[in-house]
Amino acid sequence: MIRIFNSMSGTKEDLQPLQPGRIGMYLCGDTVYDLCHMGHARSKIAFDVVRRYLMFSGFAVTFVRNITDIDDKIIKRAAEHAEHIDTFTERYIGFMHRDYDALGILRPDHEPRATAHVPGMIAMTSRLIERGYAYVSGSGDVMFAVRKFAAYGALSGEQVDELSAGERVAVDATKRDPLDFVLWKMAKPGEPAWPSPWGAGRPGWHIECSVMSEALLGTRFDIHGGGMDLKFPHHENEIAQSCAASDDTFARVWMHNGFLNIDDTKMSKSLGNFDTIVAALQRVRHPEVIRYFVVSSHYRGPVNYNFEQLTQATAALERIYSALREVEAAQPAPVTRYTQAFCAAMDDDFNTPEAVAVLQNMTRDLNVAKREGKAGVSGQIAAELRVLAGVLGIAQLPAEQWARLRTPPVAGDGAVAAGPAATPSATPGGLADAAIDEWVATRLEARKNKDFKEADRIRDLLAAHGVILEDRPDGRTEWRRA
RNA sequence: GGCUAGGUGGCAGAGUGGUCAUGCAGCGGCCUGCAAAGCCGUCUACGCCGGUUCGAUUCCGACCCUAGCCUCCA
Repeated sequence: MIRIFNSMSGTKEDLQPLQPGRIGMYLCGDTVYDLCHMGHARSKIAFDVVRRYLMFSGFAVTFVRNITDIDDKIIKRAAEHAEHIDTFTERYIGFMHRDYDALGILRPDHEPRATAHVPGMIAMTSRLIERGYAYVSGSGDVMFAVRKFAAYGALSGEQVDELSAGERVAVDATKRDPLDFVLWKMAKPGEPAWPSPWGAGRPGWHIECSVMSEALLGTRFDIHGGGMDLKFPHHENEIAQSCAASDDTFARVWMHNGFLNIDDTKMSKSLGNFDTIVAALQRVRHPEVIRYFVVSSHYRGPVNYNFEQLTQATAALERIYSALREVEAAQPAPVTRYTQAFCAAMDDDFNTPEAVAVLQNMTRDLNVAKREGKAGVSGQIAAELRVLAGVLGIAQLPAEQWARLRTPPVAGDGAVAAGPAATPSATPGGLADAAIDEWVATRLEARKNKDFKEADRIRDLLAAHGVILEDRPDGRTEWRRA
């Protein structure tokens, strides 16, 4: 039984699918006005793992992740680029797909775009007005009347009165209440707009998710996810809109991932301490390193991102790949204690750090089996290790391929926060694989002749080029890049 | 001010009322021509103060500190 921490109740609950064997899941996607950064990556990877594990557990998962392709920032950026808003968003959606694909994040089953659901947003807004939950303000915008929705604040634990008391922003005089939020926004001249009963305008941000989730998953579904920062007010507002419009229960379980900080500070463009996914990818020898780093901590907690973390993740993943080398793959046993332990960890609110520990224990047992020459056992462990690691999206490369990948050099002080990514190796090719193979063959000859001085010279020479040799008991020599 | 997460060994990071997390780094040993990898062992961990208990890092209370949200935000 899978237990999930439900932000709504504040406790772990057994996952009870609305329909047997099926899970409907909605994740708040990105507003496409800039490159995705590591914070986005953390959230997307976290829920990608949730999705993969649900599938691994036998559920048919319908995974929906929206794209917000109309928004103030988008309008502003497109104007700055002197680009039509459609081609602008299309471009950034392309970047987003490129980056998420690189990280091995499975594409959603549905990826609705806000601009394709405007009629639905108008319909829901109309319904909310009819039902007395919304009104047209003095400025012509349509507002949701928060105080009409009695359950407001249930998710975040915020009290409506306390919120009002703490209001720090200049209150829009046209709102009846400071907490009211916009459902439909009147267009200014030159802005993209859709016709509506209230005049030409565009939807507010919160209504988008209410409408798109309903369109694809219905008025109630199993899991709704997103970053901690969306809990309030975005998700609170979604609940208010959807429940007020449908009288249904909306999302059953609310999941929120913790933040990714850089050097213990929130990423922020103004501080310049953010890292885009493309930049991060240039710092690691393979995208799996980033995934390993992400799953090494629990999705709900904060995680601190820096170069040291990536280095540790690389070394830890290296250990697994090292064990996976030179093993004859076999069929894994149906269910072993490894899978049981892995699932026990994952069943407990997707405890990936503990699941990773299981993988590392398997690695140790695999090494022991190899050392003892038990080919059958090692092949079986390796196969099972591959399957379980696949749920986390790591250790899926051929081990030899991993061994030959290059790790980019550390840039400057190794800080990950500042500026552009490390330039890919200054010596672009370094030593080519074929050249290394030749040196290794030459050295092997020297070793055969007991010319250890020459053998060591070659080994040192290769080491200087970041190539590490490993002499095997059977006389062969394997090499890998550091 | 309100709300929400946290404070674990050199680093990262799980977890538990009383035998081991796990990885990285260090140290010792085995293995190796020497290495590397690996295996074995090792390194006074649980913010502070009280309380409950035979026993608390784990439960309860107070306190200190950190981060996030309350305005767009994964």
